[in-house]
Amino acid sequence: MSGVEYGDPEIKENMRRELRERLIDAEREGRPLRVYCGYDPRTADLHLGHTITMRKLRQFQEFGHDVTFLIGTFTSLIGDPSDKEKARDQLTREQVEENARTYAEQAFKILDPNLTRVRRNDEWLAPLDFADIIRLASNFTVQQFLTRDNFAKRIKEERPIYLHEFFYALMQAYDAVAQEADVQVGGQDQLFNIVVAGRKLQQALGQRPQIAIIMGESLPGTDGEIKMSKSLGNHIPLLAEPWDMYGKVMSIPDKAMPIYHKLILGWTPQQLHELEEGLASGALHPNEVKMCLAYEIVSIFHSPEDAEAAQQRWNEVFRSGGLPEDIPEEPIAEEERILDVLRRLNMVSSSGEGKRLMKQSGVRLNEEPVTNPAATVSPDMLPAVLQVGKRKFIRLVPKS
RNA sequence: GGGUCGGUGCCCGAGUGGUUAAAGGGGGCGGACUGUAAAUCCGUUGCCGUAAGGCUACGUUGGUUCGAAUCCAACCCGGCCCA
Repeated sequence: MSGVEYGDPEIKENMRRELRERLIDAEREGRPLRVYCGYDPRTADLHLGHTITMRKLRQFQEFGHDVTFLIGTFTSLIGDPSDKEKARDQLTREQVEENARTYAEQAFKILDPNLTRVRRNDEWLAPLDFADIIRLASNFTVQQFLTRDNFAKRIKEERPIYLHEFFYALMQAYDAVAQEADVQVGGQDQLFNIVVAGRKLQQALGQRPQIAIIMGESLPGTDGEIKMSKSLGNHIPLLAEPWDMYGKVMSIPDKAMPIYHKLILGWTPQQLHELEEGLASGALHPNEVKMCLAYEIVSIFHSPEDAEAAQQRWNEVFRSGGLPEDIPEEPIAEEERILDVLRRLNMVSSSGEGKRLMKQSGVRLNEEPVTNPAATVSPDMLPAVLQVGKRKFIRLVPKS
């Protein structure tokens, strides 16, 4: 039960007790517990925040339980309930398929592929007809739904709540029923869906209610403040390239380091205590600590070799102020405006931006700031390194 | 269905006829500094154009006006109240 928090000591105690009982019963029946956690494939990639529940699944896996990585394929086809922007660009079946496929791959950075059941909820949600849905819905009252924080808050703030949002909870509840789940793992935002909706529906349909494992802490994003989420743009994707991932970890504020150590590296309370002490006393250098953190994280999701390379490049680019080693090359055939080169190579998104950067000395050719928008490069000046800001480099070479 | 308030740039939000590409904040980007892309400070932040200038933009479509984000009409969408 480590890392678990319900915001209510009574629920926690009940869940602890039920889990114990369920383990005993399962043991007697000679079967493992059926454990699952659902992931929404609407956003194309999983990020570090998702790994918290995955690590919990992994624990169950290590104890020999039957773990399902559930992909919310059906849900994503319908669109986001709470966000109109997203509801508009609903995913096509192909996109969902593609996301679902890469999802499992990403998840296997944490989960054991041989012990993980990967399922999709369209298996059982798609066949339901309207009558089925009404029958399911009849197990709940509107008041029960309105107790949900998310809804209560929006009522108070006089913001819209769409009717179909209620059905989202219902669909998730049915996931538990369809799988006859013993245990469902989720984040804080899933408390209602798991504890209220899921358990109640299971009971109504004659099943034993699942035990909710609600992960107490969520991982802050790269801003260090708000929960990591793709839509806020503060996420670190599991699919990020080593160098990118390393840099993103380095960009978190110092104060977020302990929680990253705790939730991503799984450090013990004692290790964390030593970390905090060390930082407070000055015995540990924050920059060194963060580089180690970045190194470890890249090692987990890529490899120690990749981590090593990323770290080395980091040192080259930022600590010594020099150039990275593996700069992509671009041949130049004839005299061309630098502005046009930047645009052609997507180093800037518009020529307006390019000019702005030049004005601000953000564009350099061989270390020399280029401030004239009309400046050109010609093959006889090459090779030369074109740099935008601190981290975009391209080596221009004469076209042979 | 009726009443009423509202829909502004990536986000939040000011603006109620003209010097408004649109205050302010957030975010992003650049620079300085540093221990990193942390913190802080400064700058910048629609697109095209070497430039002059042009184009697009304040829910949608029309209209009034020399001139509209601002006024009018219809429509679409949301909140609240009433039915």
